[in-house]
Amino acid sequence: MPKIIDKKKKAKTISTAALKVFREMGYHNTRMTDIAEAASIGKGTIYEYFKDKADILGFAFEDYFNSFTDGALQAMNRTARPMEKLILLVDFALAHAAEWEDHCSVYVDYFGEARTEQESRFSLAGIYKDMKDILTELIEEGQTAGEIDRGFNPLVLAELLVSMFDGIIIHRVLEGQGMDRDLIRKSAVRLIRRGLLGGPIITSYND
Amino acid sequence: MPKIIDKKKKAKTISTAALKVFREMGYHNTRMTDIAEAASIGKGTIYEYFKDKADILGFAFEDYFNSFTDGALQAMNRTARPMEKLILLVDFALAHAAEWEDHCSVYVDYFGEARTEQESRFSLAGIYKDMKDILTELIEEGQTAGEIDRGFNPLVLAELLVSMFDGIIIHRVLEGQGMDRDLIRKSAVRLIRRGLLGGPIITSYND
Amino acid sequence: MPKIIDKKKKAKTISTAALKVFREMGYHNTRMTDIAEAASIGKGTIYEYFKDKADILGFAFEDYFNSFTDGALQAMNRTARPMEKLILLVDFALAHAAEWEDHCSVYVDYFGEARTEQESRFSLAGIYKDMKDILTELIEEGQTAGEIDRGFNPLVLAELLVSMFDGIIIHRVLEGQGMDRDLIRKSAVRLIRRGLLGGPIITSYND
Amino acid sequence: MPKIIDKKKKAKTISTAALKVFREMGYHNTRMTDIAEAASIGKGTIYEYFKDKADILGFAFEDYFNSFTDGALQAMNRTARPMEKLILLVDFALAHAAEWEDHCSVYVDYFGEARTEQESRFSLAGIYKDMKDILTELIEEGQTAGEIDRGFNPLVLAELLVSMFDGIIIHRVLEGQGMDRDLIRKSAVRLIRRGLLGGPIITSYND
DNA sequence: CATGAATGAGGATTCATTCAT
DNA sequence: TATGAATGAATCCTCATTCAT
Repeated sequence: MPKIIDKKKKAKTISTAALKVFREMGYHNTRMTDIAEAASIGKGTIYEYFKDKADILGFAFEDYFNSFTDGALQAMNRTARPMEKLILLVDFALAHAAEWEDHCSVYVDYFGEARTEQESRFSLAGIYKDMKDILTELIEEGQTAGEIDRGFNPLVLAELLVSMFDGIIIHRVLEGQGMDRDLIRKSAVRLIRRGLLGGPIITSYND
Repeated sequence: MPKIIDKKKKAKTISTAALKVFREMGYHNTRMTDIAEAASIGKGTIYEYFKDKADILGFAFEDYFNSFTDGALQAMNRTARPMEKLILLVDFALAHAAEWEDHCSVYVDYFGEARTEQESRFSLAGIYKDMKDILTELIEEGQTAGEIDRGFNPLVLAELLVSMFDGIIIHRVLEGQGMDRDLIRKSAVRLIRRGLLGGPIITSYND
Repeated sequence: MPKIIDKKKKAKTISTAALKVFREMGYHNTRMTDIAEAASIGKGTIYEYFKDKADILGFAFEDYFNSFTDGALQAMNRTARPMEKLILLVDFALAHAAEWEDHCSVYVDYFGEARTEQESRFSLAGIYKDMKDILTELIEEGQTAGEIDRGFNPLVLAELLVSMFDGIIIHRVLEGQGMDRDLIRKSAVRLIRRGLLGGPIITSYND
Repeated sequence: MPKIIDKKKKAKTISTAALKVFREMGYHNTRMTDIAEAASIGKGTIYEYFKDKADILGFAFEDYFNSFTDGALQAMNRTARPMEKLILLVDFALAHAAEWEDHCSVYVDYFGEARTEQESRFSLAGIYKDMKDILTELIEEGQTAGEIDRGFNPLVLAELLVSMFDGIIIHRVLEGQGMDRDLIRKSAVRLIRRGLLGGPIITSYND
């Protein structure tokens, strides 16, 4: 059984090294040789642990998504009030993105592959489905509890929040370096917290 | 007397055809032959109008960004009140995305190239700079006018809004098909409108 | 009939322009477009006057070889003494090379094609045959007249002289620019004149 | 434990096979596939050993020039008398050309590339510089020793001899097949030996 | 297990040549 | 006659993947 553990461990070492290269050169510009070099192994060895190049990318993001899901659930357990759960979720999501910088930088590439690949290797649809299900339920609870404006369609709002979150992640890649990560987080929380509260919207336009 | 050809026009025809293929197969999986076939021209003809594959992508997005910038400025001219300008902007941005579906579907690929390519062909940085400058100014005006909560850092909020917008665009590619575009738009506007208004935020957590 | 004269004239204009480009970029690196540009005509027009690219090269050298043959015969007519004929020939050959610099610079390319092409377009063999026939006869006369050492095999010496001449031409391309053309000519004549004179060769080696 | 390969050796095998093809079809008409077939390897394997097609040509001639330089120096060591050194040099040069027939046949192509290529891969200039330096010194010694006519400019004569030698090499490609190589060599040596000796040149022309 | 030499399918790109205008 | 837009055959080169060692 230790063999299997070792296998997993080495696979992770490789995919971590690969991710670093992906980040620097982009997934499509990275050659298997680059990955082998970065991982200080032979080119052929990669194929002992991965089916192909896409497999490495997929494997690398398994951890990312697992850690995200786990952390999200944990964060939500810290309070019983739906609105606060939501805020903690956002809070966690952004902290998580900061922790997994390499992955976030490659997120566009992963996204692109998810859109393109036939095989079910890239499972974004499923993951977002889960996230949105949780959010939808949370929002409905929040609306029942009177903490969230009933004017929002829970499904739509969930989609919006997920999109927003992904937008933030992807944007940090381009230029986020110069901006304090914490400021973004605070602004997002403030926007969401206040935006979701009930009360009339005074406006001369029809939305 | 040789055939006289509107070079600009034909280039656009080609890039439009190309974009359709990019959308279906992804930029990296598209072969020059696919583009030629889609445009009903010979493979070599492409190179009469474009330097290489990346050039087609770049050219296609020039129009996209120009039309966006033009439309955004127009939208803002429809009112004098900063807050409403902002709302009209969001409104327009999402309508624009609906109109330019092919481009939005390929946006991840463009994003990926922008991150990777050395040459200045992909100019996202500059475009976002402009967008954020406009937003920042708008937010500051809104704050002066008392329409936007002074608790927000204008720069950070601008970054947040741009990210949010891009997130929505990119997400529509994956699954937005099943969701009413207008609903997303309304939710976003509602969230922003209410979220930016002043007044105390009541919370038991520190953000 | 003036049409035909014009045709020839324009063909020459084109091939002259082409040769200039060949000289700068090498025959194989030159594109038909380059030639068209250099001749200030359309790409398609070239094919009104030439079958293909190789045809231009061939045509350009027709003149070169004709002018050489004509000049050589003329030079030889200036004296009756075989040895002096030979010297005048060498003299003329090098002067001719100076006059036809563009052609000489492209001579290696022509040589290469002559070696390679199946079609009889490149006729070096025939031209050298003529030159060597003339030289052989001349040498034999010289030997009969006692002006040239009888130790030389006339055919072999002819071959040697032709080779020598071509070697000088080709070498000017690489670095002859820095060396006085006239000095080379004088040295060659001196070497040949003295080298061909009879008398014993004193040596301790067997050649 | 992977296969261990003598990279240098295999590179030589490939370039030798390539040279044979170059000789038959000409450098420019040879496709990478032809080389691969001739070497009985896959097309891609070539690129494990060479940067590109030109690199193969360059590599092949390294050996050629090295062997020439080595042999030339050795030949000169066989005697102390400058004039005899010169003769031995000519002698060796022509014997060397006979030994390296494949290279000589491709020499025009190499020459053409040397004239054209930007990169310093083709170094004819440097090689000729060395050869001419040696010859120049030798000629000067010969003149001091009274073995070579002081009427010759050493630099110019060196250039002339090198040109002559290259002319002979290149010409063998076209038609030398039919002529006894040894006869050419003897004629050349006779011409040079006698041509360089001092004494008045009797002539009615001014050279 | 590990390796990297070998491979060839695959794709981008070039450019001589054609031909409609 | 002159042109240059259109073409696709031709070819170089890349690189994921295999497999003998």
